[in-house]
This record gives sequence, C-alpha cells and structure tokens, in this order.
Amino acid sequence: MSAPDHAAPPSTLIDVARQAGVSPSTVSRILNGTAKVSDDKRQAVLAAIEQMNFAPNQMAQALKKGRSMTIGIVVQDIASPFFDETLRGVDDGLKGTGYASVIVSGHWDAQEEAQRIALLVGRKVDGIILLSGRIGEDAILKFAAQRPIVATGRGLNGHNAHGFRLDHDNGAYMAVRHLIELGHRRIAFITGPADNDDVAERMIGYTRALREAGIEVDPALVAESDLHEAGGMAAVDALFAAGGQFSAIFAANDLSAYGARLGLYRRGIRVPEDMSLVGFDDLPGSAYTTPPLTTVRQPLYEMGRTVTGALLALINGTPVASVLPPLELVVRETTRQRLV
Amino acid sequence: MSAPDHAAPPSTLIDVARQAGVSPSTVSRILNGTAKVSDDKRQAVLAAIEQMNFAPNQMAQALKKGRSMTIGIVVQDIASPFFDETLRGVDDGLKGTGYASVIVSGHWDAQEEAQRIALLVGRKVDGIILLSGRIGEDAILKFAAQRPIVATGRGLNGHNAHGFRLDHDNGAYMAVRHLIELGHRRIAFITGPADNDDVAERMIGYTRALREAGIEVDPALVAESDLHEAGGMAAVDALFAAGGQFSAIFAANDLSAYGARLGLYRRGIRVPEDMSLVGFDDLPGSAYTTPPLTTVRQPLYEMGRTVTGALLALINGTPVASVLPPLELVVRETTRQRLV
DNA sequence: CTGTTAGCGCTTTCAT
DNA sequence: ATGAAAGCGCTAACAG
Repeated sequence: MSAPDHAAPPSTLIDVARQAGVSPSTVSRILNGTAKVSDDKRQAVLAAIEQMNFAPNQMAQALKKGRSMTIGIVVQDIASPFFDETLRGVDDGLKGTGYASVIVSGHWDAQEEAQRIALLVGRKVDGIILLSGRIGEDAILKFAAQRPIVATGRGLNGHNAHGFRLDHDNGAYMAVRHLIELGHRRIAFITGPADNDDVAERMIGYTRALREAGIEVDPALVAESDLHEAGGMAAVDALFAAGGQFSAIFAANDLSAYGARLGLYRRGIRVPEDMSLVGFDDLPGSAYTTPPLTTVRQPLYEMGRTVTGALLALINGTPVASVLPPLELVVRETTRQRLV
Repeated sequence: MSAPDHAAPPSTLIDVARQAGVSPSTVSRILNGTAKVSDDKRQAVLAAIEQMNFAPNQMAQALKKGRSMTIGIVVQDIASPFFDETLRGVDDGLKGTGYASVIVSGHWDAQEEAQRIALLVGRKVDGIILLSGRIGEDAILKFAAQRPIVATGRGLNGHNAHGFRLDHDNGAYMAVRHLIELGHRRIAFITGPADNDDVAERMIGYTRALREAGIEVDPALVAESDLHEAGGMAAVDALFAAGGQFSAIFAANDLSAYGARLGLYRRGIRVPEDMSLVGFDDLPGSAYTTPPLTTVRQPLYEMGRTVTGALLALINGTPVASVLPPLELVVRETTRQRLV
C-alpha cells in the first residue's frame, strides 16, 4: 500500500552494459556516437537504457572529459529587468548547445564579484559571461588564463577574453539632441553613481550635445541617483531644491526615469505637457508606462545572444563574431515641443 | 615579452600533497576537517595550497561524495519581475550554504518543464525548486523519488516533496472588498489564461466578494489577458467594446494592471478620478507607477527564502518549517471613493 | 566492430 | 596522526 521511501539508486552505464550483455565501452560508444556498433547490440543497449531509465552521470562525464558543459554567468543583480533581458538572450543563445548555466550575482561589488568568479572556476564552468562587471581588467585577464571569459560594458580583447562595448556617449548625445531639437535649452540630467563607467560616458554625451548647441552645463541641473526608482524620485526633489529652472529631464536610465516621473506627478507637473522626460535602456516596461517613455534603446537581448555566441566561439576555438546593434533613440510620448 | 597563451593546468590535490611532502589523504583531511592533523604538516599543506593557488575540483568531489552542492531552480520565465523577487529570496536563502544554483525555464509549458527537470536530475543537482510549475503532481512525485523537490503554487506533501500555496481566493476577495467599500458596484475583472490555477482562484474570490455584496457577476465585465502589459491593455479595449459600464477594474496581476492603466490613459480616463484600479502581486515597480498602484501583495521574496529553507531541510533530513506570510492588500493611489 | 585497461581528482576505509 | 589503496561513473586509448 505504501510507496517506497527511497528510489532505487540511479542506474549506471555499467548496469546497462551488464543488462544488455555488452561491455561498458560499447554503451559509451552508442551514447556518444564515437564509433560504429552493430545493430543488434545497439538495439539491446537502447532497450536496456529505456527500461532502466538510464541517464549518464554528468559529473562523471565532466570529470573524465574535463568539460562540465556548464557556463557561469555573473550579473550584478538577479532581480533587475536590465539583466533579465540580457539573460534571456544568453538563454536563447545556449538553447540546443547542451550547456546549462549557473548564475551568480556580484552585487555591484568588485570584491564579491571576484569571489563569485573564483567560485565558478572552482565549479569548473567551461566559460564565463561577465555582465557589467566591476572588477579590473587585469583581474579578468588573470581569470581568462583559466577559462574563456566574455564581458559586456568594457573593451577587452585577448586570446581567451572578449569584451563588448556600446557607445553610451553617442546614446546620450542622441537623447539630448532630441530634446534640443524640441526647443528645450534647460535640460536636467539625473546621473548615477560616480564609479559607473557607462553612466560617466552618458554624462559626456549630455555635455557634448549641450555645448554643441551653445548651452553651458549648469551644475544645478545635475542630480545623482542610485539608478533605481527611489533615486530618480529623490533626484527630482534635489533638482527643485537647487532652484534651477528646466523644461526637460534626461535620466541616466529608465528606472530612475520612472522615479522622476512619479516625483513630477507628486508636484502636479504633467509629462509631457509641462516637462519632457527621456530615459535610457528601453526596458520592456518602458513601452507601458503612462505615458510611454521616450528612451535610448540598449540592445540588451541581442547583447546576451552575441556575448554567448562569442563565448561559445572562444570555447570551441572558432573565430568570434562581434557585431552588436547600435544604441537607438526610441521616441514615445514623454517628450514634446517646448511651449515658449 | 608575450604572455603565455595557456595557463598551467590547474593544480590538483596530489600536486599539493607532493609539494608539501605529505599524502593526498592528509591534504583531504585538512580541506574537510575530517581528522586531526599535526600542526607542522598542516602549515606545510596550507602553504602549498596558497602558493599553488589550489582549489579542489568540485566535479571530482561531487562524483565521489554523490552530492554536487548544486540545486536546480525551475522558473517559467527568466525575464520576469515576478520570478525575480522569488529568486532573490532563493539566492539569499542559499547564501553561505555552499550551494550554487542552476536556473532553467519551463516557459509555462508542462512538457518543456519535464524536460528541464530531467536535465537537472541528469546534472545531479541535490534538490529542485519548482516555481509555478505546470506539470502534474504525479510527475513531480516521480521526480521526488530521485531528488527532493519543493514547489510553489501548489499543495504537496511527501517525504521528499513539499509544496507551498497562498490563499489567492482570499487575496482577490480583499481586493474586491476594498473596491466595494469605496462604493464601487460595477467592477470589471481582467483575468488570465484559463489553465492558471492561481488566477482561477482569484476569479473565485472576485465572484465571492461580489455575491456577498449582493452584486451579480456580469460576464461583460470579465476580459481575459495574457498576464502581461499588452494583454491588460487589450482587455480594457475588450471591456469597452463589450459595452459594459464600470467604475473599477481588478486586474489578475500587476503587469496586466500596468497595461490596463495605459489603455485607460489612451481613452482619456483618469485613474483614480474616473476609474479605480487594483492589481495583484505588488511587484517592486508597482510602488512607482503613476500613480502608485493599489494591489495585493504576494510575499515573493519571503516565498523564495521559505521554499529554499524547506529544500535544504529536505536535503539534510531535518524537519521543514513551512510558515509563509499571508497575502496582503496594499492600498496606494489608484483606488478612490466612487463619486456617485 | 568490441572488450580490456587505465585513469579523471577526490574521499574514505583500513592499516599502521 | 598518517599513508596506501580502492573506487565514484564514465571515456579513451589500445588491443584484438
């Protein structure tokens, strides 16, 4: 009446061999297609596998072959739409390759990141994908000596390492240019933590577009945020507290733009009627904010695919292709011509 | 001048033993604290480990000990804020345990889910966390015979299996009750795919609250969505196309509420002035929509932690604790007293 | 075409 | 307290 508490121990390749009346190597050969096997033996083995519900022990395979068929992915935050999109690309890139992935988070901390990478190396992953890493290039190259590694958000080029970088300067330039073309001259910038390279580049693009239009950068129009909603909202408060006048806001990322939007709403300032707002990233949700957000699109998904393809190429010793779609301005409904 | 193309092969425990002038077993004992070792030998070994930058090969350990120190997590969508929060809980729950996790996606498809679980079993994960799984209980129990498995979104109780379920009926009841108390009587419901149990339960809660208030359920006030923004927006269109009058909308999840919000905006209908809106989930972003969304909070993070604790308990044979915080109504700014 | 043999790197009796 | 030896489950020469 009662089910057994424990299942039978998983059957091994040797069990299968015995059951089918052949040698272990024959079973292995069938499993891997390594050599020709007579049809009758093949049938017998297949039948035994079926019957015993056998599946090869990947740990044993990994130990023997020296490859675990696992790749490691380092993100900075497992619960972020930003990384989500990239991960989706990675997942699709891995589909059908037999590789599985273990995802760890560096939490935007260089030291933790290094530990996590070490953990991945210890787990014998066949390669590493580093997303928006904080650790130095020298550290990466050191790890690259052990496993191939690809990274986003940085240039990087070596026998066992490859980096992908987007032109954030230009992305920001496009955003601000768009605002200027709409007649805005007093444009605030919500920036991010000072140690974030991408954001620093966006600041450069902001400055460049302004200067080019003969507009001086006003420090009172720049506020720092944590790149999250809360920070964006606080930045709007800071901007108003600083007393500057402005008719448009360029936020360093979509999340902080969402927060800024709410900060504006709280003050009864309408978007886009009273204030234009541009974000950066084009997260999936940005097409559904109210109103839909004008933003600079990062090809997150494509980045995930590309970076994965590059890693696989590195692992297999084939040439890596490194084309990445460019940043792109997506004009939606939070920007509008400035009314005198 | 040029760096070596390939690093030295990773050093093994045997290398360390040789270097330190002891036997492999001694090194192993020091690594695992399995037995007392004299201080001088210990020093020598530690020095050798340090110098050779040695780290044990986890594949070999796994093969030998029969446990991989890896757990498998099955989600339905890697790029979803819903799963993100739960994963964050799982991640925190695993912190410091030495376990790493491999995450796979079932894409809301029972068959794919079964395959993915089989993959995890083949990779010898020590346990499985199944989030919002689609596969049948019998299938789960079959897998549970091989590895302990815990699941969310379903009751489940066995020696090697444990499920966690929230009271979605009651959650929906609270949401609709809130609307009724605000004077709303014509309350639309944006539902989800028919095969989603949680959503079906929410529908029951919706119906129950209405009936209890003497309000008959009007089929014209129920529209189906895909539980994403696009579906929510389309549902609003369908609702208006059906010609029904209503002053409030209860969406089966936050994402579709976001979409509904945009659909309303497109029609010039203000929230909450003209229409009240309630979601379900309380995703992190819901506190920052414009205006912030009234919703039913699912303890996603806590669920991740709890379910992880339960799995660890199952693995270690200790008793599983299964307390889960209840669903909770979070009143924000999308609901308001109905103006006659 | 197929079986035998020797490990992959580690842990764990079993002796000493 | 420590070393020797025997595998965990699989694959890859090496013989036939």
